[in-house]
Formats: sequence, structure tokens, C-alpha cells
Amino acid sequence: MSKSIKKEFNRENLLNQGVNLFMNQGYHGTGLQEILDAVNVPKGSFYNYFGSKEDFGADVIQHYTEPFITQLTAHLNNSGADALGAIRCYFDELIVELEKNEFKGGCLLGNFMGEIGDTSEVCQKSLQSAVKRYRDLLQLGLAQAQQQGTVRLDKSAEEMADLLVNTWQGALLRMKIEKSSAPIKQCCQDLLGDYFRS
Amino acid sequence: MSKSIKKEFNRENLLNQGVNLFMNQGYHGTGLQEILDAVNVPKGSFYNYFGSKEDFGADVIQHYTEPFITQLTAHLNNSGADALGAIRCYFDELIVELEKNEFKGGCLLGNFMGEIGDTSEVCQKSLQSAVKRYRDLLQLGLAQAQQQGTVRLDKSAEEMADLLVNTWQGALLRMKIEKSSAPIKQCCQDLLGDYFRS
DNA sequence: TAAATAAATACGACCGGTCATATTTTTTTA
DNA sequence: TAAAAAAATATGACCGGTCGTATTTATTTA
Repeated sequence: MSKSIKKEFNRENLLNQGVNLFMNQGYHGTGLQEILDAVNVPKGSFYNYFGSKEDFGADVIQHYTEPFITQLTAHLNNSGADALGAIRCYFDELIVELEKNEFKGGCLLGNFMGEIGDTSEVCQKSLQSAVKRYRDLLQLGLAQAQQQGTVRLDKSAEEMADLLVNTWQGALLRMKIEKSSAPIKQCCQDLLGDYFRS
Repeated sequence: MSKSIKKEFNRENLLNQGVNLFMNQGYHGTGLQEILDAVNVPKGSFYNYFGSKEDFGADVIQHYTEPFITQLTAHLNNSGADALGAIRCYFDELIVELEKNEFKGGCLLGNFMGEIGDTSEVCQKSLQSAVKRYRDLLQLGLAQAQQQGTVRLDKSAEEMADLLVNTWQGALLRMKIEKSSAPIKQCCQDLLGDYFRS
């Protein structure tokens, strides 16, 4: 009993540190040892929790995504009659967080798509499902906004959600090398503040 | 004389293979040995050509970018009175090429921005300059299209060029995990075929 | 005590980078 | 111009360290 609690505790810690280190140093740039040291788990124990580094990576992807889904869902639920405002508000929060981090890291999903999105089948599957969940939620919000009359009807919510996700990811890459939040702010303004408006 | 020719030959080969391997396996996922084997250059010789792996990476970035600048410039020069058409035509060619590669690799600039864009100062500088060159060229084309009346005037060419670059990069990431050209086609249609039009 | 889980250790392969030495190429000198 | 000296380039063995993983040992749990 106390053991399985510890096991879950270690697993959770490993996933949290995996998110941090993978996001800032990339998949191949981060060694297992580094993650294990950060959470004081012996090297030999790792394979009791995860099948391989690759499997671990796939789990980290899902673990990373969860809070974003939760956060966006909360905004949409509390938005009342302004789903578009909720989406803008959600992204504004992300921007604040990214500025806090001085534009380092960006988004684990984007970084992993670029680095291992086409070489690790396991992680590719995980990325597909994570991005789809996220995209679907944005699509839901945009569809609500369409019903509320704030977003144009002549483009599908799905198409706009995809465009938003993709432009956001590209803007995050620019942010990282320009060390500026201008690209991600521009992304929100261009799409949510202009192109999507009815 | 014949020696310095060989030197340039080796350098060029190393850069070419560097582009290939870095693009498909990432920076940390590619060892120097792998590149050296591919071009039959001994390990010890590498450091006669480049100061370090990091410096090499920065040079690879520039080497990768050159052909894209050339290709886009050519399209713009031959476009006559339809700069927007030239840009679309250019991206269509890129799409064909990406489909040929079965959506593997994507864009080295995007991949590197995500993986090492905020950890390697040398490569960050190189990425900044490469992306700026590319963005500026697109901006020039869009400004021409504005003068020709095919592109809206109420947004600056610079802003649109940035949006195009960013959305394209994000769409490439999606392409990699979806193994489909739909995202990049959608990018062109949404921006060049709709949002930018006057 | 038997089975299951955790931890320690061991493993070979590979990492980026260095170095002394060998070979050219270039420059200087006669 | 020919010989000698100096500088530049080429090379592969080798460095310490780290990689991801397998195997072995110790510890819990049932």
C-alpha cells in the first residue's frame, strides 16, 4: 500500500520533471540520468515505471497536455455568452506565463513535433492524440462563438481551430529565437481579433 | 591548390549531409560520426573545417536557407504583374517537394528553432538571420502584390509576411505528425487565397 | 516462504572533442 | 630558380563522460 503510493508519487515526479527538462532541452538533449537525479529516483528504478525512454516521452506528452485542456475548458465554461472572449482570455494567460519564463521552452508539443514527430512512432501517436484533443476543444469554443454571433460562419470551426493551433505553434518558435512575445501577441490579434471575427 | 579545392569540396559535402541528417534526426539526435561517415571525412579533419558541432550547426542553417531564397527570388523576378501568384506558385513547389519526401523532415529552421532555438546562442543568431532574410523576401513580394492590387492594403506587408512564415512553420509541424499535406495546403489557402486578398 | 517490486550495479556503444604526428602547401632565402 | 624553412592542413587513435538498457541483488508484500 505505502509502496504503491510511493510508486505513483515517483511516477508523477518523473513525469513533471520530464516535462520541464524535455521542454527546455529537447528529447535527445535530455538524458534519463538528468531526470532521475532531479527527482531522486535511482537509475535502475526507471524501468519499473516506464518501458523505455520513448514510452516515457509519450506519457510525458499526455501529462503535459492535461493542464492546458483543463484551463481552456474552465475558461469556456465560465465564459457565459462570450466564447471568443474566453479563448482570447485563455491565450492571454498563456502569454503571461511565457513572458514569465522569458520565452524559453515554448510548447512541448511543438518542440516534440519538430524533433521526433516523424521518427518515433510511439511519440507520434501520442502527439496526434494530444493535438487532436486540444484542437477539438478549441473547435468547440469557436463553434460556440459562431452561435453567439462573434465569429464568422463562412469558415468551419474546425478549419479555424486548426489554423489557430498551427499559427500559435509557429509563433512560439519565432518567440523562442526573437526572445519576444510580439509573435504570439500578433498571432492572437490577427486571428482572434480580426480574421475569425464576423 | 588542389588541396584547398579538396577542402572546399569536403566542407560543402559536410554541410549538405549536415542539412539532411539534422533535418531528419534533429541536432542532438545526429552524431558527428554519422555525418563524417556519410561523406568519408575522418573525425580529426572535422575540426579543421568547423570550430565545433555548434558552429557547424550555425553554418548548416545558412547553407540550408540559401536555395529557398534563390528559388523564391526567381519566382518573384519572373512573376510579371502577379507577385501573389508567384508566392503561391513557390509554396506549391514546396508542397510537391514535401509530398515527395513523404512529409518527413519538414523545415530545418522550424525544427531547430524548437529544439535549440533558445539553448544555443550561436545557432539562435544564425536562425534569426536566416528567418529574417526569408521573411524580408516574402515581405517584398507581398508589398509588390499590394501595389498590384491583389493583396489588401490595410495590413502591412511585414505583418502578413510574419504571419505567413509562422503559420507555415506550424503547419509543417502538423504535417509531420499527421503524415498529410492537408495542413500546409490549408495554410496557403487560408492566408494567400483568402485572408491576404484585397 | 514465494512472488513481486525496487534498487544497485554492470554493460557496451557512442558522444563531442583533443592531440601528436604526418603530410602538404606556401613562403623565404640564396 | 632551387633549396630550405615555415605555415597550414590531414589524420586516426584516444580522452573522459554519458547514453539507454539488461542483469543481478535486495527489499517488500502476500
